[in-house]
Amino acid sequence: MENIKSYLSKAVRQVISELYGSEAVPQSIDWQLTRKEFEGDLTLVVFPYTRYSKKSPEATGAEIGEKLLSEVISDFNVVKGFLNLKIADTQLLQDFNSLFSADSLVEKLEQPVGVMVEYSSPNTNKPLHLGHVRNCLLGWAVGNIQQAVGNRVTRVQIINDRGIHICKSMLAWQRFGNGETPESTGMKGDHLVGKYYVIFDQAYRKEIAELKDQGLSEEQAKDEAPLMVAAREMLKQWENGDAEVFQLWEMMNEWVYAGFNETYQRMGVSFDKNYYESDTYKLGKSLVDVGISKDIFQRDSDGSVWIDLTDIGLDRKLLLRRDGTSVYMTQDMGTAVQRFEDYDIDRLIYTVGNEQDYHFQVLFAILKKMGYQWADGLFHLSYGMVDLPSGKMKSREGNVVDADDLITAMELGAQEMTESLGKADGMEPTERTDLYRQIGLGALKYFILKVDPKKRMTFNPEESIDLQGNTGPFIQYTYARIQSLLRKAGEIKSLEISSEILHEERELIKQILRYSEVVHHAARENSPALIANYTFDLVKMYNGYYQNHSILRNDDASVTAWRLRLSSLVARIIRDALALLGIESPNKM
RNA sequence: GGUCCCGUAGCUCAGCUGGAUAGAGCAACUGACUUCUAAUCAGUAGGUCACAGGUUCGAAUCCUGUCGGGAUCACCA
Repeated sequence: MENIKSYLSKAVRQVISELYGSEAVPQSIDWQLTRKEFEGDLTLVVFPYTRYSKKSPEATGAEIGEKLLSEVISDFNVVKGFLNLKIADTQLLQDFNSLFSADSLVEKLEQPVGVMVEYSSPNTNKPLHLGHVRNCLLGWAVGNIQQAVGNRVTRVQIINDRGIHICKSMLAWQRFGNGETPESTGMKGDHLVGKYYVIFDQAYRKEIAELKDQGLSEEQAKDEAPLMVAAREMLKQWENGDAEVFQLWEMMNEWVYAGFNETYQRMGVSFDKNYYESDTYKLGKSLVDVGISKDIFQRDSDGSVWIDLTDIGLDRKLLLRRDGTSVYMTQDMGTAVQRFEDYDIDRLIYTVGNEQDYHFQVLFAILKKMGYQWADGLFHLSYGMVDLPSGKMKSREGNVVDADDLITAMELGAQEMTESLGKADGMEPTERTDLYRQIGLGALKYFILKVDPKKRMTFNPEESIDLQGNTGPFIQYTYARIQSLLRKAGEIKSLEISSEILHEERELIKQILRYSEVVHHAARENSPALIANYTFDLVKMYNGYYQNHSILRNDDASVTAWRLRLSSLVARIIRDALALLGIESPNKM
C-alpha cells in the first residue's frame, strides 16, 4: 500500500501543480483509507485546494480525480470534499503477489540504528508480579518490533541486587531461616527470598508497635527498631566487603536468579546482557566532577551537589549527598554513559512504569545539558499501572498477583476450555500440554499488549482467560484453521490461479498490504498495541470470509488455488504479527 | 500547591500526524453446525466522546479553563 501511496502522492503533486500552480502543492499529502460506506480505497481530502482552484470542493475533486485515472487508479468518485479513488484490481493483485514472494513481510529501514531496550529490572528481594509481567511483555515486544523494521536490538535488564531491601531478606533469613534453602523446601528461590522479606516486615512492624507503646514517635520507632538498625549495619558491612555478609548475599541472589530465569523462560523473554546494580551503583560520581567543572552542577556549602533545572520547568535535584554518596539519579547517569560506551547504539529505551516519569524527564534533561549527542535518542517507554478489579495491587494487603501463579492459572484456564470443547482429543500428551501453554500465554500476552502502554489498565483474571472476541486465542484459532486448510489442500494446488476477486478479498488484500506500515508505525510509537489491533481486524475480516466462502469445496480449481494463496498469506501475517508480540501460533487447536 | 498522564456504549478497549453518519469485543437479545475446526459467523440494541469556552471549511483529536481518577515533586531505592 505504501508504494501506491507514494506513487499517488507524486501524481497528485503533479496534477495540483498543473491545475493550480506550484504554490498550491502541499508539503506532504496524507492519504486516508476510504470509509466502508463509500466506494473506493484511498481518499484525498480536497478542502485544502479549493482556495487555489476557486471552485467548489466537488468540482475540485472531480478535476483532480479525472487526471489521476491510470493503470493504478481505475475509478473515482467525489462526495462533498472527499475524492475517493479506487485502486485497480490488477495493481492490488500485483502488490499482493510481490509481497507473497518477498523474503520479509516487513520492509527494512534504509538506515537502521542500534537500539537498546531495557525491561524487567527487578529487585532481588521478592518474586516477579503482574507489574513486571506487563513490563517484560512490553519490552520484549518492542524489541521484536524494532528488530522487524531492521534495527539492531540489544535487550538488557538492570538487576537491583543491592541495597537495604536485600539486606532485610538476608537478615530475616539469618535470624529465622534455620538454614532453609530452595532445595530443602522445594520452593522457588525467588519465592523463598520473598518469604523472608515478608517475615522481616512483620517482625519489624511488631518492633515498631512495641517502641511506640514505650512512647516513641512513629518516625523514631521506625528508625530505631533493632531490626532496622541491624539491616543498616548489614548494608554497611556489605559495602565494606565483609566476607560473611557477601557470601550470604551471593547465595541468596543466586537463588533469586534461578527463580527469575524460570519465570522469564515461561514468559518467553530473555536478555542479551544483565547489568547489576552492585557493579553500577558507584558509576556517575566522576560525571559529577565534570558537571561541576562545566558549571552545570553546583556544590552547596554543606558539600552536597545539585543541578538546577528550574529554567526548563523542573526542580532542583540532588546528585550527591552531603556525605559524598550518590543517589539513584547519579547512578542512572553513569549507567547511561556506560551503555553508550559498551555498545554501538543510537537509542536507548527504558521500559519503566509511569511513576518514574519525572525521574526520566530529569535524567534526560541532565544528560542533554551535559552535551551528550545521544541524549536525544533516550526514550522512556512509560506504562500505566495494572489494577485488579478489586483495586490497586498492594503488597501490604497481600493482593499482589504473582507472575508464576498467573501463568499457571492461564495455562489451566486454557486447558479447561480446550478439554471442554474436545479440541485436543486426538493429541499426544506432550502436544497437549504444549498447546495449553501456547493458548494460556497467548491469552495473557494479548490481553496485556492490546492496550496502549501508557494507559492504566485493569487486569481481570477471568476476562483474560476468555478465549472469545478480541483475544489472543481468537487470533490463534484463525491461524490454526488456515493451517488445517493448507494441510487438507495438500495436492490439489493448481498452478492456475483465478484472477477474479470478490469484494471481501479486495478488503483482505488491502489489509494485508498495510501490515508493513503498521509495524513501522508501531516501531515509531513503541506501541505493540497497534500490531495487536491490526491483527485483530485482519482476523475478523478473514473469519467472515472463511465463513461465507468455501475455499476447498469449490468447482473451480483455480478459485480454490487463489483462495488458498490468499489464506496462506493471511496466516503468515498472523504468525509474524503474533511473534512480534511474543505469542506462538499453534498449528492445531 | 507545582508538574505530568488519563477520562469514548453497562464493562474492557480502538479511533494514525484534525476529516465524511464515533468503531470493536464482552455482557443482553435473534438467527446459522449431516458442509473446509461454531474457540466461528450474520444480525438487533446500546453514545451529550467528563464539562464549558476557543482555534477553522471541519474537533473525540489542537489550545484554555473547570470537574473527576492516578502518578510525582525525599540527602529512599
